[in-house]
Amino acid sequence: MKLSSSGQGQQAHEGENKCLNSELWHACAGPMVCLPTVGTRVVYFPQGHSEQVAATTNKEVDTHIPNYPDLPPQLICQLQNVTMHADVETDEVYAQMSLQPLTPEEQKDTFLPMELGIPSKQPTNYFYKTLTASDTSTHGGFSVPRRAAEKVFPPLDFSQQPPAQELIARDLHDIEWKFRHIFRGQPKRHLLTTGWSVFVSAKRLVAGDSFVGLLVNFCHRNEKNQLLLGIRRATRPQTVMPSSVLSSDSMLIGLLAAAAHAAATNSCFTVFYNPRASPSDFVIPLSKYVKAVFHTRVSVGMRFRMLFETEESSVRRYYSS
Amino acid sequence: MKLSSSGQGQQAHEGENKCLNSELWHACAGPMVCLPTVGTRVVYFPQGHSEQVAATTNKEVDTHIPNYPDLPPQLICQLQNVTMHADVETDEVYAQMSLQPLTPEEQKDTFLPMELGIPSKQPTNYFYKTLTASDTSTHGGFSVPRRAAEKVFPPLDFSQQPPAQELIARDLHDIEWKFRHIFRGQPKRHLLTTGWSVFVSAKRLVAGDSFVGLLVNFCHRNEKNQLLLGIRRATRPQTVMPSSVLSSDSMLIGLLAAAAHAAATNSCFTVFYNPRASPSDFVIPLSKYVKAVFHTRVSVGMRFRMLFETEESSVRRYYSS
DNA sequence: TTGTCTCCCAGGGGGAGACAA
DNA sequence: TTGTCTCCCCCTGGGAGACAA
Repeated sequence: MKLSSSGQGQQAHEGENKCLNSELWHACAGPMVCLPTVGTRVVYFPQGHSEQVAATTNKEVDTHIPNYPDLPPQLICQLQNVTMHADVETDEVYAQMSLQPLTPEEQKDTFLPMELGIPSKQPTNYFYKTLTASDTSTHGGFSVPRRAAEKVFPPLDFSQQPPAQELIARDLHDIEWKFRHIFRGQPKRHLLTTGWSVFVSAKRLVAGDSFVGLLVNFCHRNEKNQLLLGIRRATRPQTVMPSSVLSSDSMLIGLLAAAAHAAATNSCFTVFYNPRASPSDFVIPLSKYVKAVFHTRVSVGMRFRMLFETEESSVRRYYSS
Repeated sequence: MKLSSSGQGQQAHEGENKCLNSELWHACAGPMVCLPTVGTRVVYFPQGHSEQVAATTNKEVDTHIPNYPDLPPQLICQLQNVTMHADVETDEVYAQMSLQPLTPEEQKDTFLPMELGIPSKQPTNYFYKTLTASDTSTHGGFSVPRRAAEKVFPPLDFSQQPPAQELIARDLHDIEWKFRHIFRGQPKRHLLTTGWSVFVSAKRLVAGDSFVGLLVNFCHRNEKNQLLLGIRRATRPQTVMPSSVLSSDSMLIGLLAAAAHAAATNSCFTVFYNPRASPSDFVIPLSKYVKAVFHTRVSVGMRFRMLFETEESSVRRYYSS
């Protein structure tokens, strides 16, 4: 069937191991999102995580959830691994993080220099455009903003009349899409024609969703420039759907129990972070957390003592700011 | 967009409370599936439940899961509620069950007569047909097996030439679909033409999936007969997709922790049963379980004593048979 | 009885510039 | 600069019987 076949080109060797392009992930996640660096220490907030899961399952966090006395309101972990993914159905980006709870002794270690903030690599040559009614209509293609086309697309040969080329772009699942890029009309403008409507219906895009285009350099390969594409869905009022696998209560319990079990046994646990689903982060770099708690710069040595002296106070709601 | 609009008729007042037609649910679930009766006592098998969730999340049950010493391998519960549902995306049927763990005293109560087996109501006037390549091709409609059309569809007026009518059917989400039903061709046969291709693309049906048609009588309403329709998807090798909400480990932990917590606090918990996803049931009528354990009929009074004397033996694997 | 093919033809929609915001 | 409209025409795909499994 047309819609279940994905893309027109060769299928990507899809594997969950395959980590998608970091710049593309950030371009789709939005400029406000940054992920903690692998190897650094982070603070994990079970309640913030609960709120994301509750928001995703359209469920209020209620009182049916048992208390986990072993589970503190924030858990200091080492970030063992971060992988970037995109939902198979919706292309929405999310991150999978492996968190290793730290023993009190490990927590007392001084900061590594790298923990003081290497921001995630933000994309440079990219654009996004919110799709108009004309972009998603059955008549005609996608109107590319002029600056975007000039910055991100390969340059057209203006000696041709009209100037046109075939664009090949790969999406978040590494599937190839082809578009005819033409510069025509009166006045002249950049358009994507052939291939665009297939993309719109395959991705089920509607006016209000956004198209993300990104130019990346793979210097280590022979292929120099590569065009990537992604989407940002409009925040629709009712995107959430019932799970049909596990009750939302069990999910919320599972989240807490998994963290509590990992903390008790000093073993790794895994969380999914969906930057566009939840209003608040729940995995924060420890350095950022410490700064936020004290609102001031203090010497490295004293941070931890003060942190633990104050952790019973109001800092618990940090993630919700 | 065409594919996100569902059906052509009025949207149903969709609510999760709304329980779909029991006969339609069973027609889609298949003849082997029957659900325990509300109010009766059932046996819940955490391990069988784990296997379903693991199968759904494409995850093997491994050793990362902590033991729950409070949680027995089977839990005797009263079935507080059963509601039948269909997945919003795929139309696959599943059941939501509320289970109330029973105290040892409650377990000792004698059987109620109704517990000795009222089977779920199986559909009578229904048919299903596995879709052929022609059924799902872009050229032409759906070839209705003759007996099916005669049994389930309203009779055609054969004085017309050709005999034809408009069929109105409601799907698992109570959304209305319209089809032109015509009897034509040489030799004559029943066909669904106009409306069929919209249905195929909206439900994303492919050859190998099955169409389910059902005629029901609503005697309590004025409308006498109603046509319902459903889908059985072909079991595809790779239907499962990563969750992006909660790690499969956390889900498996959550399932066990929720059951253990419910058993400890004597409170209700909720499970989803997907009859087509898992190879084994994990909520069994207590009467059926007792019969299976003893392979023989014994008097009502002695059942429970013997049950508890033997429960440490091999009955644990009952659900996987 | 029904799955597949081919043929026919109408309508949907892609691709173009016009025009205005 | 770019969103929407309309127009034109091609080609996809609904709908029919033929034919054979």
